[in-house]
Amino acid sequence: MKNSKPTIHDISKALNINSSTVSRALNNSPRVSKKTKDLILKKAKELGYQKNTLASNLRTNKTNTIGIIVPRISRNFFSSVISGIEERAYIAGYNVVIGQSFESFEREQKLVSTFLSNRVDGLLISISMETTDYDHLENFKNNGGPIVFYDRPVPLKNFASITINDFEASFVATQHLISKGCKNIVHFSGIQKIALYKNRKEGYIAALKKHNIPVNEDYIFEAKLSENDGVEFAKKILKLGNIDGIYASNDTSAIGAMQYLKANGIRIPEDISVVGFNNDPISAVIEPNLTTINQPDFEMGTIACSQLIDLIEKKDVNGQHQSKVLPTELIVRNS
Amino acid sequence: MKNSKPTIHDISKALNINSSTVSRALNNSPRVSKKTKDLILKKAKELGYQKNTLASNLRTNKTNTIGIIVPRISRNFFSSVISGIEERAYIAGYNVVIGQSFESFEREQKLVSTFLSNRVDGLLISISMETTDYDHLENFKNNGGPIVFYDRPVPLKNFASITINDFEASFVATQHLISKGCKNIVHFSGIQKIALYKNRKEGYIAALKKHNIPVNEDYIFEAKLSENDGVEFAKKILKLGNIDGIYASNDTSAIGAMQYLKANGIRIPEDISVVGFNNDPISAVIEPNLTTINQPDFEMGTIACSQLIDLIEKKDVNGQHQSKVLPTELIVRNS
DNA sequence: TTTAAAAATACAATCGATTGTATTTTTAAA
DNA sequence: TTTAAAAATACAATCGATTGTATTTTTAAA
Repeated sequence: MKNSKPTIHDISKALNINSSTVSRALNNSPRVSKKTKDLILKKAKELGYQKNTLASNLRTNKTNTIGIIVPRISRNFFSSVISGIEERAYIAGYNVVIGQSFESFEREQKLVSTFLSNRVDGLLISISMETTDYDHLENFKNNGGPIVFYDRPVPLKNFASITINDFEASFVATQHLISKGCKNIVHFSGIQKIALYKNRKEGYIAALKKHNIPVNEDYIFEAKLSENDGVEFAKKILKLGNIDGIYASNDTSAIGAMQYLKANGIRIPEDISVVGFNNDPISAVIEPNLTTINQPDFEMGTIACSQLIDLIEKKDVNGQHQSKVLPTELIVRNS
Repeated sequence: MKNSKPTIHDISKALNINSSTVSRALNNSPRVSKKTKDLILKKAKELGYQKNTLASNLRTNKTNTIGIIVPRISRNFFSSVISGIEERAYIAGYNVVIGQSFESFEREQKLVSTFLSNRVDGLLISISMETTDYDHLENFKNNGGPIVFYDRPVPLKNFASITINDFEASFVATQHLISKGCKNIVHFSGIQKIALYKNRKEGYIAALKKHNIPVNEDYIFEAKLSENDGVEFAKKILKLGNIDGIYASNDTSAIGAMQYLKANGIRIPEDISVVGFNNDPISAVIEPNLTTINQPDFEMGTIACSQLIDLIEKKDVNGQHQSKVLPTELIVRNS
C-alpha cells in the first residue's frame, strides 16, 4: 500500500522522537545527543530514508546547484571547460546542471528562466552567437544569483568574467605566419556580434599593420566557422590565387579548408601556411599537424567555478566582479 | 527592504483574490474566469512574478526533469546522444540534468543518489566501466522512477535499453578486413566488464571462425582504449611483425595506433588495414581516412528519451521494458 | 538534597505552490 | 420574481524539511 518514500516524519513516529530532532540528527547538529543520533541514523537506514532535496531546498532557499549554459557540449573546448567546472563543483559539494543553447538566443533565454525558477545558486555562461540583449542575465543577477561569464566576453559592467586575451593570441598567431614569410594572409572570422571574434580579427589586423602589410578587407571571411564554412573559404582562396597564409579563428574551419585545399593539390605549408585556434585534439591528427593556439580550457572551468562559488558564498564580495584573463600559448606544428 | 521574490501570495494580496485562484489562473485552469485570469496575469507580470518550481515540484511530486548519466561528455559519441536526448526532451517540455561519471563507479552511485533526492522523473544511463553492481539502479527504479539504458547493455531483466548489435557490427567490420585479404588481424578490445566490448570481441572471433582463420589470443589486446592505449598496442603489433589488419573497438585507439605505425614507416592500408568504431569526426580527417562503424548516436538519444518519457507518463507501460536495437553501418574509407 | 545552568528535546511556524471541498455568485429555467 | 444548476471563488490542508523558541531533562555546583 504505502509506496511513498519514507520521510523524517516516518522516522519520527517510529521512534517517538520529534521530527525537528530527527532533522537535526540527520544534519549532524550538535544539538542532538550522540545516543539519539545513532538511533535515528539506524532507523533511517532501516527505512531506506532518502532526503527530499526539493523540500529542503524550498525551506533553506538554497539548492547547492550551479547552472551552466554552454553553446554546445559537443565542441571539445566547451566539454573541457565543463569538466573543469564539474571538478571544482564536485569538491565544493555543488551539483551542476548543464544546458545547451545551441547558439540560439531564444533557447538561452528559456534556459536562464528555467534556472531561475529552479533556483540555481549561480550561473556560469558563455553566451550564444545570437545574444546581443542581456536583460535575461541582468534579471537573473537581480533575482537569482551571481553570474560568471566564461570564454565569450560581454559588454557588461559589474559582471565577473574569465576569458583569454583574444586580441593578443591572435596577434601572436598572425605574427607567426608573417615570420614564416607569408605576405597574403586571409583570416577566417566568426560572427562579429561575438566580441571574441571581433577581438581576434583586430589582433590579426594589428599584426599585419605592425609589419606594414596592407589590410585587405577581401581577405577577411566571416561565417559561423563550421567545417563546411572552412571548405567554402578554401574555394574563395583558390579563386583569389595568391594567398599564402590562413589564420582561422578556430581549428574546425581551418581543418575544413585544409582538407579541401589538399584535395585540390595545394601543399601545406609549402604553398599555404595555416594557423588555427583552440588546439582541438583533431589538430594534432590532421596532416600536416595544425599549428594552433592553446587555451587553458579545463583551467578556465575551474577558475570560473571558483569565482562563482566565492560570489555565492561570500555575501561581502557581492557586486565585486573578479575578472581574470588567462594566458594562451601558440603551439607550433607543421602547418 | 523586500528583496525576496514575489509569490502567488503577493499577487493574492494585491488583488484581494485567494491564492488558490491565483495558482489556478497561472496554470490556466478552466475553473477561473477569463476576467480574473487577465487581472492576475497582468499583476504577475507587473510584479515580475516567477514561479518557484521547487515549491511546485514538492507539492506535485513531479519535477519534469530527466537525469542523464554519461561516462564523459567529451566523447563525440556521447555528446551526440545527449543532443538527441535534449532535442526530444525539449519538445516534450522536460528539463535535462547531465552528470558525468568519468567512468567511476563511486561517482556514478553519487549521481544516482543525487538524482534520487532531487526527484528527477526518470533516468537515462550509460553505465561506467567500473560498474558491475546494480543495486543503486534497482533502488532508483524502486524509489525514483523508470530507467532506460543506452549504448552499454546491462545484464538486468525488466529494464528498457536502447543499444546496437555490437556482435553483428563487429562481425561485419572484421569480415571487411578479411575480404581485403587480411589474415592476421588483431583486435583492440575494451574492458571486458562492459558487455559491449565483450560482444564486439565475440563478433570479431565469430568472423574469424567463419572464415577458418585461427583465433589467436595474443592478437586480442585489452585496455581502456584511449589514444595512448592505441599507441601501446601499435608497439606490440610491430613486435609481432606479421600483422596485416587491425579491428579496433573505437576510433580513438585506432587513430593512436595509426599515428604510431605511420611514424614508424608502416603504410596504411598497404601493410596494415585498419577498421575503427564510432565514426568520430576525427576518423574522416586522419590520413588515410579511417574505415569505421557508424552508430545512430543522435537517434539513440531521441529514442531512449522517448521511451523514458513513455515510461514516466503512462503508468500502464510500467514494468514493461521496451528495448530496441538500432542498426549500424560500415563506412568504408581508405584505411 | 536543592537549585541554577547546560544540554537535549518538543512545539509550532514556515518555505511557496497545489488541490479537494465548501461557499458564494452568476446564470438561466420555471 | 423565485429557485435550482452551473460557474467562480474561497477555505484549509498538504507536500517534507528546517529553525527559532519553549519546555523538559540532565548535569554539576552549592
